[in-house]
Amino acid sequence: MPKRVDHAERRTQIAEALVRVAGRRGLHAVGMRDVAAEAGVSLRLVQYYFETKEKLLLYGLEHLAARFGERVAARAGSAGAAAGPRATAESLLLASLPTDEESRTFHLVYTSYAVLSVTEPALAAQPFLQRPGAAEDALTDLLRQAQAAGLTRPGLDARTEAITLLALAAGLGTSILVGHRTPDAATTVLRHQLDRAFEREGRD
Amino acid sequence: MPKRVDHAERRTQIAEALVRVAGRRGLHAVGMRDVAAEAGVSLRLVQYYFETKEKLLLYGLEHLAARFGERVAARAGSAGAAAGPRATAESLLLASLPTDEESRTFHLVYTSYAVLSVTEPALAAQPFLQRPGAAEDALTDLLRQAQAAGLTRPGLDARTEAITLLALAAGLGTSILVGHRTPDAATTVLRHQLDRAFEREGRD
DNA sequence: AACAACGTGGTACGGTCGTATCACGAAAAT
DNA sequence: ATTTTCGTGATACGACCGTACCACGTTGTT
Repeated sequence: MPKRVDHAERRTQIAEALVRVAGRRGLHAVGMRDVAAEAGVSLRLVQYYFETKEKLLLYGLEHLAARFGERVAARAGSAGAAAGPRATAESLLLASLPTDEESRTFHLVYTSYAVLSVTEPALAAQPFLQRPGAAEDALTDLLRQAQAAGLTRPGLDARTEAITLLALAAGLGTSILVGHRTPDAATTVLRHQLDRAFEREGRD
Repeated sequence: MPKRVDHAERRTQIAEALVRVAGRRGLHAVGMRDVAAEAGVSLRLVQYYFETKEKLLLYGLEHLAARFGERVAARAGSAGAAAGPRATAESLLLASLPTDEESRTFHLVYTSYAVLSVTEPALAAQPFLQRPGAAEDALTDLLRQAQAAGLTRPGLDARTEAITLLALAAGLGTSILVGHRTPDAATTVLRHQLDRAFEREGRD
């Protein structure tokens, strides 16, 4: 058995096990023993690296948010600045929709955390839940660029439109999650709203 | 001690106790003993009227959805058909935002149920979560009426706009709930979207 | 008047959960 | 080479949870 283990790596391994089992059985149903089994380690190990369950949950959320942030940024970046602000905004918003299994898990677990944070002060204090303003700012900037280039509907308020698009994506995401709507239908609705923001005079 | 008690009334009393404590401490933290204490009855009584916890939760959701449906309908109705479709749509959507304590509790508990239903098949089978199509249909009708009266933006697709508005309201509602946004800010955004749907040609 | 069914309280049981304790082997330090 | 620290396992403990069981008074029925 190797000694002098990399703590950060182990914590990540365990946190990802937490996210997996939370995505499968729901965050409310995850116990320390489940996480240990999923990660392939003993219960004692989970206790060793995260002394308490609360700390495990906190770290799990932190890790989840970071991973998803990277994912969305990667997608938005791969569309590239070359493709124009409209394409960038679209891929940013679509990347946040629970279409594949990974983003579905993210949405479910993240929403679970959000709901938990309403009644659990320790979670509410975490910055990942209280400042999703990053996405809002990024999208607002994108819209302002498009506006300066004359690509947007006249009279558009960039910040309001950004808030609208993000809230819409969040609402649609939840709809998909609970099975009210298909990913395709949600995508269509989201594109429709984008079309309206980016339509130039005289079109339509 | 009175015998021959009204079962329906008792069940309602207990279900409302469930909703209250769920709104206060989170649905995940609700136990039978908590519900009993909140309702002012013994644990045995809760077991007597709802044999199992699952049945209690199911009934609680049913009751919650019914009460909120009445609330929204009452608000939309009080705006009256006289005030026009725009005002009716607005009060319908604003009534679903968690502004006061009652709707805040509703949103929190309802969202908790929604999240639970993703991983709990028994809850997902409930019709209150799987068909909120009623609101969508009602709003679509409203928009079609307005469309026929020439009150809406040209080229508007009533169903898509209804879906958009409802998803937007849901997303904004969650934002309010977790403290990202104030009710006022959310109301402004929602009104803005309504303005766009109802704007006539030549204005703007 | 006797009996059956309903409503209610108290309490106990089995299980699970988060956490704590004890023990031990392997690496690092001296 | 010895000692100390680190990583790991197994197991125990106390609390709580949902549920089941038992007993008793009250009300309606015959």
